[in-house]
Amino acid sequence: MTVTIYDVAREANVSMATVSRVVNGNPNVKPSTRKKVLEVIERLEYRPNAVARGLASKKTTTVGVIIPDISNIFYAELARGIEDVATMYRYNIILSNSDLNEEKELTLLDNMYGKQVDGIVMMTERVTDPLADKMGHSPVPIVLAGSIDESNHLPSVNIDYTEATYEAVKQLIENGNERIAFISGSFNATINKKYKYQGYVKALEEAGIPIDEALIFDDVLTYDQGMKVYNHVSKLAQPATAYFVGSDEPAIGVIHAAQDDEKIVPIDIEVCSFENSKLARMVRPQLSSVVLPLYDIGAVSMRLLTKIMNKEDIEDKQVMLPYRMESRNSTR
Amino acid sequence: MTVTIYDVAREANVSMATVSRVVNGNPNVKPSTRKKVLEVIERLEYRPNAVARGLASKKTTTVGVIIPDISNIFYAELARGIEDVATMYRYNIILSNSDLNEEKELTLLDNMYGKQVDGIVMMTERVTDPLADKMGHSPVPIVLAGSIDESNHLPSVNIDYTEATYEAVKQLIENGNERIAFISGSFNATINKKYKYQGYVKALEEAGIPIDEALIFDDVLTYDQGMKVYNHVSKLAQPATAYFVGSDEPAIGVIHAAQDDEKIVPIDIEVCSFENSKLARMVRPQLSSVVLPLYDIGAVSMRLLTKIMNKEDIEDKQVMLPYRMESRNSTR
DNA sequence: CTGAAAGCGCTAACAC
DNA sequence: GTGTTAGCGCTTTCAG
Repeated sequence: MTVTIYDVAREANVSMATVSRVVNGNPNVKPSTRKKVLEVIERLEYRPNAVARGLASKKTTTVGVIIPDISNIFYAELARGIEDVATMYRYNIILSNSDLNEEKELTLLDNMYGKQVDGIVMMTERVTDPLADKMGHSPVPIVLAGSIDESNHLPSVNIDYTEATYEAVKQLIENGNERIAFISGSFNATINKKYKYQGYVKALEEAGIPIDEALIFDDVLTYDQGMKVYNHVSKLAQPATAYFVGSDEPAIGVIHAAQDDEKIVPIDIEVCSFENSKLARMVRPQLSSVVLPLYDIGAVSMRLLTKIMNKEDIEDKQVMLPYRMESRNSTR
Repeated sequence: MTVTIYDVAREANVSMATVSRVVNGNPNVKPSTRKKVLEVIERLEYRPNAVARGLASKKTTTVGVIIPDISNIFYAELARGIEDVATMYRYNIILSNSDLNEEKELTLLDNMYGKQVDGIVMMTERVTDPLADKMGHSPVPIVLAGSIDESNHLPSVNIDYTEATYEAVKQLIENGNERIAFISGSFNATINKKYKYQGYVKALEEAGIPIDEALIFDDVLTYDQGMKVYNHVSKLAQPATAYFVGSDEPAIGVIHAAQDDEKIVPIDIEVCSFENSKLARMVRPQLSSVVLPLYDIGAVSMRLLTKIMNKEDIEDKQVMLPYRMESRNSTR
């Protein structure tokens, strides 16, 4: 039925080995026989079977990608970065959603191992012990994208979340705010709980502003949740005048809730986000945000993975990408 | 190094065949030997090699997914639908972005064939002849998701784009609008050029409103492009009073441009979109939109594919999903 | 219920 | 430059 390397060999009066050589671009083939083989390949429409190749060579030229949820722009942007450089290096991507569920992450890793991927790029909120253990015993290299492994054993690509947050909050303080709410994603996430939060605390302490637990919220991920938090905070005896929000969607929720509350952003209320997806430009006023370069984090992670799979020497396996602040009109 | 089925067989004092049987849940194994084998598998941490399995069985339990661009929420939503039911049926997904480039689509198909995927779900703007040809000669089943194959040879999952557009435009007409702009994505896309446009024409003709080319725009995909189109149309001698926009992003651009123009939406200007992503609720006023059930289209496509791969009888290979209108505050 | 053996289609020494 | 020959790790008849 399907034409195999053997069929090509027979038709071209050469051995399988020679066909294999021309298919794989091995230079040790006389131009004339290469030509002959190529012709037969064309005529028979021969297409190498990647599975057989994978079994024989122990390389599948596919890498696994485990992310929380592809339908979230946040992660989709990362995925695109990964995919683009994967394509560049001729790798295919097996994509799986973990929904931030540790059980699922563990299963997916096993699944990827079973599929004999050549490497894995993973994004997760927290590298728990079971995860660290399974990844530590991985048969293939793994790179963490935008994720922190506190033991620092795994290669990873991140930005300095603490500094970025510190700078953003400091700016809010310099603008005259003393009541600054910290609206975060899940505190189960290492990045939120230990890094961004620390930056927030550092900025406030430096300015001599006391930390008020009443202004700190975690698990705020959606537009609606952002609105809800604003509506709660605005009714406090001492409401916040500025909001540092962990991502764009809830930040927009905060802005709209503030506007519904007859407040003018950024005059009465300032809002700063931490993401800068294309949503940031699609609100009025446009959203000021720390730029989290998701696409780049994905791309660099994949690039790092190719190097490791290729057994190249890596100077530093914990890559820190630069970040910047995009000041638009939701802050003064 | 890695433990194989052979190692397990030896340790358990059975044959490879028996191990294979227990791994694959074949009932023809005595409970006691099954138990014994399972223990060894556990002890040795045996993990079946999917590549070897794929070569021997000619089934890889992975399906290819070709979509235009995963970083676009529109397609990401679709991808999630596909992935969810793929997972449900134990398939993995190889995900590739085509960027709507025919050349790339052709290459990706070949690539997928080579990887021996068991099936393919594809979304594309237009099934060109070369594409139809290559898909027609596919070694594995293919399902088109949210894409039209005009020859109707390929299984596909869609909604009735023409009727949906017709109804939406008709509503705009009933609201008293006579100057209704048709802001579309690329006219290279069959769905836009032949289906949605036809619905627009039908609604206008039925109402005796002449078609005005000056109100028809294609290739409008982004927020900025939406703004630009509004700014152009609003300066016409007879500007539009209503906009039917092909997707959410440019629809929001139109709304914001209208607001910058001191117009009140939906009093002075009505805007209706065709997508209903979560963006629709994140603008003020919230966006009225035809609901394009991307997630469902993805899920149903994948489900259909599993049936075909499974050689089940399919009543109808051209599935039409229901749609509905979500009336919010950008229309009256 | 279990085992033996023949591949699946290809790569990778190793000879010549 | 080219051919021969083992496998890669598993499934799948076919016997028994």
